[in-house]
Amino acid sequence: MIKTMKTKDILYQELKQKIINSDLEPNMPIVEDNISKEFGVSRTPLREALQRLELEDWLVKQRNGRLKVSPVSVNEVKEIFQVRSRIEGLVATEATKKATSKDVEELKRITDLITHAADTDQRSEVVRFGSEFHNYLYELSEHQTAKKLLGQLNDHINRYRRIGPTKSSDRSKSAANEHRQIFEFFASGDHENCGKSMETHINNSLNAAVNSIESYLKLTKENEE
Amino acid sequence: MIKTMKTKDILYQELKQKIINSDLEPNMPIVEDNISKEFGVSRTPLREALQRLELEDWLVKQRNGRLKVSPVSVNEVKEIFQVRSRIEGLVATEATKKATSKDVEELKRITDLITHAADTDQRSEVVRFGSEFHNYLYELSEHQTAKKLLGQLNDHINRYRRIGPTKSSDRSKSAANEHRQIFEFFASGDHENCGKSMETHINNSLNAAVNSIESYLKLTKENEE
DNA sequence: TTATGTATAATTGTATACAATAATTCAATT
DNA sequence: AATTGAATTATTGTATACAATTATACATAA
Repeated sequence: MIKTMKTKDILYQELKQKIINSDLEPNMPIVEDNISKEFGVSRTPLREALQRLELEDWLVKQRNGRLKVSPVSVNEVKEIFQVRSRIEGLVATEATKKATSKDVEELKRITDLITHAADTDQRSEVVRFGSEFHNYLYELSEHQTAKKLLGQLNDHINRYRRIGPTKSSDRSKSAANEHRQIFEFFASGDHENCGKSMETHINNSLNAAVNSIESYLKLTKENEE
Repeated sequence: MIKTMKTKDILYQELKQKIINSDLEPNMPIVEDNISKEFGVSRTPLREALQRLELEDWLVKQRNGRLKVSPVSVNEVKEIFQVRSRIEGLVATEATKKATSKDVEELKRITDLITHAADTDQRSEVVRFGSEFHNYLYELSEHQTAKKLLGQLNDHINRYRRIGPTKSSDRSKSAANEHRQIFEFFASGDHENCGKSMETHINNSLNAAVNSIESYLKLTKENEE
């Protein structure tokens, strides 16, 4: 069963991905005519895609009414992480309340995968299974409001992760430990501390993103002068 | 300096207000042609307003592509309060960190107004100054991401407050005490407990909204059969 | 009666045309 | 050269026209 996607949804996805990948760089001007010709569509569905991107803070409208790709800033990434931290805490708490023994089993499996990947220095695998860990809690929590929010916040965080040429410090080992810690509280049904440790975990992961954005801002500033 | 509002923004505001006021009731179908004629505008800006309302969960698109006003549910209002609780906690914490003696003075003034209103049974004034209390912390926190989110969550909560014929139990006295408690932590610079007590305060206020929605759902169900 | 198919109408999705606004160019003036 | 202002161009905002999809009404067959 295939749900045919409307033009505006395709445009939304494509453009968002381009922004996340820095194919469309911060502050780059967005002109409707150009993009509509580029994609071979009319301005009507494009404008709807652009409006959504604007509402979700991927684009900003300037005083003259023209759109540009949102700038990046240390302050913004900090804010995003702060909010994400709280919502992830909520989700972890609620997920713990709903957990069955089957869920504990499954999350243990994922936790072990993270640990193993960290032990064997497979950093991309740590990231991959880390996402799986978080997503499992999202689903288990059945918290639609939080899920929607986290989806958007994580997309923005991914942009910050990819922006600029960064060899971030390796947080694999500590991240693995933190996931283990979260899991322990989860398994014991201690929803309060599960949420707490999740909050801490997210706050700890902020630094990598901040370093990334700071080196990027430094570079662009150099190029400006 | 007046910023001329575009048609879509006016439509967005008007329609959202109608939904909040239950002038447009839950599950009511939305037909573009009807509304565009009603407002005397073309479908183009209307569709952009409707899309925004959809993205912000005021409208939902059904499988057949038609829009309707979002239904209300106990589960949803609980979710909204849970998320709001966490974000308000974050904001209260951050605001405390930035507070000057001037801010403490001002928030004390508002707190006293709440207390006095509660003591003299002026319930609507308790609500009014209560909002002022929260808004003061929003501004002080300077947390754009959180402010935007709270704006949307509070709008939805206001819809739940107004829906259905409810004589909610009077929480004025306890709410006043809770604000006093939050203020005390704020004034002493204890940002951790300020956030904590704010979270608790929001969670306590959930019941009123739940009662409101439950009586509404009961009524509509009766009318259906 | 119930189900099925088909024509019609209603509604949404997309493209295009036109209007309003903002930016740019460039001549005229100082 | 620097400044102003009108004419032109570029861009966004709105309205309308057309295409695609979905719902409805109704006739027909089982």
